[in-house]
Amino acid sequence: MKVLLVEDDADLLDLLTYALGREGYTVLTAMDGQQALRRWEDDTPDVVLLDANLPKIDGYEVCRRIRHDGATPIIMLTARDEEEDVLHGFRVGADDYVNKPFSAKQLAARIKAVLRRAQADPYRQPVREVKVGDVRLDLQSYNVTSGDRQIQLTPLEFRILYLLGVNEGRVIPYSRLVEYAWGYEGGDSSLLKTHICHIRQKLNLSAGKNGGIRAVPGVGYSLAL
Amino acid sequence: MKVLLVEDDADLLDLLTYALGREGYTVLTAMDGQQALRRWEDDTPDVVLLDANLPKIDGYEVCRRIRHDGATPIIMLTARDEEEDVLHGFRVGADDYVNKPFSAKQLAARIKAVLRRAQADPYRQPVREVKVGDVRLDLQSYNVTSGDRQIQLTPLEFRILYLLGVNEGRVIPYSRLVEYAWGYEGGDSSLLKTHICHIRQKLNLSAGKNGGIRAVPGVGYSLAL
DNA sequence: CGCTTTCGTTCGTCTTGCGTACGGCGTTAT
DNA sequence: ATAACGCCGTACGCAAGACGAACGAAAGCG
Repeated sequence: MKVLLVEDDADLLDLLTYALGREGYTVLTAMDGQQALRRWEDDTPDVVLLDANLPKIDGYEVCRRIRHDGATPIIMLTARDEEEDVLHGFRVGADDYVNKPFSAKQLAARIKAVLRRAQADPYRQPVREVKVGDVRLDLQSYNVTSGDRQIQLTPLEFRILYLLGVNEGRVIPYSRLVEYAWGYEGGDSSLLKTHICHIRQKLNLSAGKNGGIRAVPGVGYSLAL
Repeated sequence: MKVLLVEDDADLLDLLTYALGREGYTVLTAMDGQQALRRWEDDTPDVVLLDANLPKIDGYEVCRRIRHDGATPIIMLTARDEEEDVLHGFRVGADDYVNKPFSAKQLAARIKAVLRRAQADPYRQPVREVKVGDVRLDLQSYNVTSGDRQIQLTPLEFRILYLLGVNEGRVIPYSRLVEYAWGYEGGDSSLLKTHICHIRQKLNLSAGKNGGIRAVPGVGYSLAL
């Protein structure tokens, strides 16, 4: 299995190359967007790990171009300071994202998951909307509908609901929700519950009856419908 | 296979014409931007090789206009291999770039790669006009009409509205709008909102009622009618 | 049964960010 | 030369969202 790793930080590049090598992957590397595109074209990797901000051509643009020309699974590596959305990554066609800092083990798990999904669905296309029960999140237009009702969510609420939605039925730890919605600074689980409350109100998603947003004490939240 | 070669250096033009002829291509030539656009329109080449700095209309502008009106693959020939040039090229829609000096063999390889990609991608097709609701953007004449009313937009406003129009309903991030409208340098999201304001005024596109230009806080704008 | 913990909800304040207007600068055309 | 136009950049008003604390409710535990 060939992995194309694109990362401009030489230290991190070395570290990951080593770690992924130990996991049994053949690791190809690139340190900027141009190189990345060329290696992608020449070497046809099975999956691409893509740092978000790169010199010359940034990660999102690289992602867009790879998506334009092919369907290779892409995992974006997003830095802390750019809260400039993970959603953006999904919108340009990324298959998954990992927030820095991450462990090599986490990364390997994501790679495996993405490859499995790609395998299972060879004619797949990037996520454009998320449907859970009669709730629909449209990532293109940022519209949210519940049945036929149009709901107005704030960006923060949208991100929270999105993460719960794509992981329907699974419990998402507070830490991960906070990390995702706020992108590293700011955010706190006491704020989280406030916003969860708002989402429940707007979408009638109080837990219990036939699903909704369920709180798992001491752990996190999960969405089921 | 017809190749349109645009190059103001007569020696290089001759050399490449000869070399590409040997590779089996029919070579059309132009020595400045105006000629290039005319020949492109008249002779519908399969691929365009475009020198970056040309007299009258420079290569990037030519590229942008061809991109507006069609999807012919474009390879930029850049003299200085400064990153801005390459980046600028991609931003205005070039498919590939080759740094001078280059060998005819390299060039031929790139042409082949670009053509293959273009072939594989059925979604590429020329766009001659954009209609959103009763707003019509004519890319040939740069005319804009709202219903039967003729609207006068500045080039900058036109580009912004165009990008929103072809992505009707989708939210376009500030970064992408700025990138596209200004090309690369200059531009800034505070300027963007000024021009968005102008467009809204000229076309009565304040958001809310039945569409219009909607702001998605912290993300970008979307146009819907 | 009462205590503690954790989640749910409300509310007022503050900050962020969008909308719009206006003045100035550079360029082009007449 | 000068007028017109496109563009820049700032400032200010305003609305929406985020914050954070405070209080109420529910569930776990001794």
